[in-house]
Amino acid sequence: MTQEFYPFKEIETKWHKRWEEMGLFKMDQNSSKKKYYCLMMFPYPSAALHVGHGRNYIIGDSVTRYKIMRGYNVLSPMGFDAFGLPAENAAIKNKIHPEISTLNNIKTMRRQFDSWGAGYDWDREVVSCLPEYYKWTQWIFLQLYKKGLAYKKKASVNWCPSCQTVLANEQVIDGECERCSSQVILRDLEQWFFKITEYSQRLLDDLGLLRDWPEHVKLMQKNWIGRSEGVEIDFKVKDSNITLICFTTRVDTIYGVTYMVISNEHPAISELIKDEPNKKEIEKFIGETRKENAADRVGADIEKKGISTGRFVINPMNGKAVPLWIGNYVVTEYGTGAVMAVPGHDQRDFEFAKKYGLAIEVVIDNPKEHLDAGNMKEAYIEEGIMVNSEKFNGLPSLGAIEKIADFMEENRIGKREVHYKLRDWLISRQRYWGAPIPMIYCDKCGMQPVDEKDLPVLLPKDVLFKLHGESPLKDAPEFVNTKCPKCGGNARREIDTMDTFVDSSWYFLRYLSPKDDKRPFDKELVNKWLPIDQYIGGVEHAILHLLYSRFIIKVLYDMGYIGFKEPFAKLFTQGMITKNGIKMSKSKGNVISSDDLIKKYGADTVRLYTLFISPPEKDAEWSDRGVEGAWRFLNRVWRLVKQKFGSSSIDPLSNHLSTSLEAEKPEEDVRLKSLRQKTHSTIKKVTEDMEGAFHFNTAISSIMELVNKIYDSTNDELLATSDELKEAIQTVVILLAPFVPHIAEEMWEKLGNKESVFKAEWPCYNKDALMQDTVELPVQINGKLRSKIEAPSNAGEDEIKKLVLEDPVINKWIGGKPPKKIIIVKGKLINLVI
RNA sequence: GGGCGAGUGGUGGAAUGGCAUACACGAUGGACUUAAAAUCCAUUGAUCGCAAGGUCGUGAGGGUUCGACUCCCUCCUCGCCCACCA
Repeated sequence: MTQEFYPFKEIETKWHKRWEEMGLFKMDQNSSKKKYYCLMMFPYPSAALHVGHGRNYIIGDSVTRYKIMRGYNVLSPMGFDAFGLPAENAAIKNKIHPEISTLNNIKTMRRQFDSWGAGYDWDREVVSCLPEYYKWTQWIFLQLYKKGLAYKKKASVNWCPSCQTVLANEQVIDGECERCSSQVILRDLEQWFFKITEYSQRLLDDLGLLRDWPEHVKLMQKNWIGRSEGVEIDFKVKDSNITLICFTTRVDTIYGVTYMVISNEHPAISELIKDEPNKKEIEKFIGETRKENAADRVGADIEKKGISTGRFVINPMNGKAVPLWIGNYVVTEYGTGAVMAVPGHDQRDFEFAKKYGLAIEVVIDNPKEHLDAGNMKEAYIEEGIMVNSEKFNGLPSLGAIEKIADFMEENRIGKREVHYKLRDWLISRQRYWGAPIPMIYCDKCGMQPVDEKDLPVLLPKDVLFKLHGESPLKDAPEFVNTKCPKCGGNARREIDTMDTFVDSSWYFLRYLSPKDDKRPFDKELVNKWLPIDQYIGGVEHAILHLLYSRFIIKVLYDMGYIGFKEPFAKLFTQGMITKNGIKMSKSKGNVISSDDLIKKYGADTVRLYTLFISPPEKDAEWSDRGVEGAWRFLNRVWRLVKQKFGSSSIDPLSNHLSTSLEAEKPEEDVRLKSLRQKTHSTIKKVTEDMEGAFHFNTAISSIMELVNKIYDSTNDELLATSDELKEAIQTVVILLAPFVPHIAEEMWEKLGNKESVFKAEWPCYNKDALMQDTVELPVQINGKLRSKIEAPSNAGEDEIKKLVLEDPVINKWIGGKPPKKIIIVKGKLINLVI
């Protein structure tokens, strides 16, 4: 046996060059082939990539190459989500300008993509931190501003007092700053928002169009949008002309209201308590609980607290006056910030009522077990029968919801409303490394948008990176000082920059015309190429990035700039790669460097193992041993090709597989048939896996089976020289090409082919070739496997039944008695019921 | 607290009503070798048996079915997302 390992270094260098020369990944604008837009989420440029990152690009590249082989005109571009906090933080710490470190990282990443063999149309590269790109991000902002979808208001934001900066939600871990672990507080600041809430219903409805998205991702978006139907009810405040509106999904519990709670930030508070003797105490309570809101926001479990306002509100259904409280458990931003409290039928109200000795009443009785308000351990939140509810008594509570809502609307004490959990998208950041928001403040004319022809608003390079709670742009006078676009007088620029999610919400449009300096995107091309046929990325973007992109696309659609409503037709979310059960990260010290591995085993081994490790949508644990297995397999295939064809000149097989069925040989050997059958069932399996759920792991294992079969066959004289064997080897090479492109190309060449394997036609399986002369049928008795029989594959049911009943082993089992029933399943399995 | 997903050999996993454990890793034995590595061959769920073969076995318990890893109900464990949303 030869000791030679396949020379991956040579092969990789050779074919990278060849692919470059032949423009394998260049999309052909004039091609008549069917288009296929395959897109990987563009990455944030970070220095060292590990095998976990690699998985994303290896999956995407395998799909791209497969589609090229299937004859599509494939667009597979790549770019970089290059603005963002890490680069700016590094600038403060290491005194490197974010632009320098970012562009350096991009260079490293391009090299790494190359080393994986991941091919892209690099002429279309998009880098979001370059003015050629962010000019158009600013343009998008202006379109939203024009449409009234971008607005400024005061909002509470996460603030780290020690770093002196605003933090993104993702940077707040359990109420603490991710970097310095100090307690995050909320601060009220003027912020820019996009009015995504105006699109809540459409974002929800159009999830129905996304038939090729994973169900769980759609569900996450649905829950995030959080639609709920209910009724807004007017409660008059006693002895005043104030009316408080509260929202409820459970109007059936209206007669059980024993108090009302409003949020500690409710706008009516100052008016409500202005004459209250307790005013000082209430204000103190509000101050204290507002501080806690920050911790509350990040999910900490906070004790319910409240204070009475001394006021009463009137229940419009029965005229009863109930006390009005301020509580820390009412979410200001949701509904109306006021809640009708029904302690009998809401667990939160129940806990609050118990704590403060407020009344508990039962208005919905449990049909199984009579409820007693004095003895309840928890609220009864299920459906039931209405009691203590005047004319609605005796109705089932579910039906009563509609009846009471009708009644309220007729009597104008309430109206049906739909509320959403979705909040407007806060897009401004008090940070340097982002696209400047193109707005100008003039003392005379007020707030003015930058004229489109003056874009881009360039980010100044020479800025002092210091933390003082406001955008570093504030200290760049040449940036701040400008002229008013309306009156020409002195004015100031907006110093906040945009959230990087704005950059990434439209980049996939730019790939079609990345160098166009007249328009953000080419309408005609974009309409031709989108929606994206396959989008691939991490599930961590299941909500934010995907929702924001869907929103921006809908806005552009409404403005007539594009002709499609959803950007991503098909979505695939891959799992992470773990080591020792946890996500790879530098700080955990469990990173497997992909550079080192590629140096040792070559790119194809790393690719094969990464794809083989588990189904790609699942998390997978990395194993160094497993990599060796992949390496061994590739060498096994390599030797096979070299031994058979590598020596000197051989007869190249035709490009099309010799299904060799036309000439029905009368006495064909079963061994030949069996080998051909295996070849074709492998083609079938791999093709189905690639067209369906991307189960690369089972596709690869079926190729391994075929390789094992070929090895067995080489010991058989008849098979060793047969066309069937050549066909099998050729099939292995071509089926492996999307997964391990370099070695596949080299072997394809060794098989005598002049052209790249990616110009070859993907094999078709032949149904006749899948058939065998005889089949082995398992025989069950009462569902338990007992024996097997041989039967001709074209045997009818009666013939099979006869064979079964004549079989001596089966007769032994059934003791000669005829079975009650014989079930033959799809001609593949027999079950005798006795 | 709510929602979703998962639980199969020593390990990663395969099978979505029909032969449980494909494929691979690891392990054991053998061939080759002065030796090692590499390679090739064999065995590898548990258990009883000299063997033929039997019995048990997919987190636990129940159900539907001729037949259940797969469908239904109850429970346990783990993972992810959301989290005081009225």
